[in-house]
Amino acid sequence: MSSEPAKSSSSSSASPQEGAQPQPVPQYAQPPPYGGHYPPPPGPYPPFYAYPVPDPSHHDPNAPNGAPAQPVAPFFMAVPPPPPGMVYAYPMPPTAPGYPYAAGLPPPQPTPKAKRKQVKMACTNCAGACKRCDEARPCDRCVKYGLAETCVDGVRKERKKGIKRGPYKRKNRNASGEPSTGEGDQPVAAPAGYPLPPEGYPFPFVYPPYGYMPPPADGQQHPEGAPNGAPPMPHPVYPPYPTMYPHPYGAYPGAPPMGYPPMMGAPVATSPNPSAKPDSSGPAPANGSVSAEPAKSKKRSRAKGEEGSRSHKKHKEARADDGQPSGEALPKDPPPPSPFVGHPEGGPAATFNGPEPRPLMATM
DNA sequence: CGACTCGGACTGTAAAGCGC
DNA sequence: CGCTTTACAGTCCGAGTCGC
Ligand SMILES: [Zn+2]
Ligand SMILES: [Zn+2]
Repeated sequence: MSSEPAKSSSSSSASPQEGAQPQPVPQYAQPPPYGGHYPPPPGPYPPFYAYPVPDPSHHDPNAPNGAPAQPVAPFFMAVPPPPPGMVYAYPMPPTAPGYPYAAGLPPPQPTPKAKRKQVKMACTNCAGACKRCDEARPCDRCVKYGLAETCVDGVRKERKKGIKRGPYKRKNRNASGEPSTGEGDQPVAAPAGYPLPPEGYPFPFVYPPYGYMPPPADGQQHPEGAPNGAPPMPHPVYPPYPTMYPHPYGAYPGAPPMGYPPMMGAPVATSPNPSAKPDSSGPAPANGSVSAEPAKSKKRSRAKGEEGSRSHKKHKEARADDGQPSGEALPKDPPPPSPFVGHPEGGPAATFNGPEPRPLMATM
């Protein structure tokens, strides 16, 4: 079929582009029983994270390889950076318009980020152009560019054997059970009733104040989670949970309502560059909605008119200088030095050098 | 604005290590 | 021997260029 590739659409905007690392997503400890305190944030965690507002009109960001668009996390939407001196509260008020939880709907899943799907073997044309291919043999792209005749599978090189490695470091000894008494940097469950924040949320946040309970949808006095015989919680006496708090921590907007203890703040480090990074390429108008990208400079030197054409040798190219590996045990990829570090070049992300882990349950 | 380039992030998975 | 950990080999995203 000569239908256009469903991916070429110029609507490649708003790509979640995690840009983050496979690091464990920092999460939060269980909330205290009915009306108690929230524990402080777990150990090393990126200095931001908060809840975004839901976006009902959100569709699958980037459907993996010809996979049929799937309804993934249609809730999240970028949140504008907090005004100077302010930080988002954690979590965002469930009363936010459209917030699924407020509506009594099950909280959205953390959406582990849709993995990019790859074809087993791309055709030579696509491989050479570093473009997406598909299973079909005159692949879609080749058909589109009239290369159907040359659309053939390449030859996969055989993996080399006999490569020695250093000793393995076991990481997943017991797969089950909790973080136990670790350093607290183990991800824990999010407060019950709240969905997990999406990965890579670029803004600072703070913990909710003492006694905060999401307002019951029906105006009852018994918020969810209240023990059976528990006395009615004067829930309504609490003012609406503010979306933001002034920075620095410890300060509440206006006078702290009754029972509000000193803020249990997170050692938030205001993000120097809150701009997430929607996408929006330069010359692409499209529906410009937002977008304001810090323009990442990813300078690339382009060799003009040179080189044969396709088939640009990639990394692996491997040194042609044969040189047999002397069969030595040399571990290859050196692990990153610290936990949360952005990329050296385009990392709008957080630069968390994991300075000091905090005790998980050290309530103020 | 589409076609091209191409650096490098990601993915897939075979092979090396290890515990039992 | 089966499961885990590594890291090779390949895919392809997306920024930067070019040319029409
Ligand atoms: Zn192809
Ligand atoms: Zn092809």
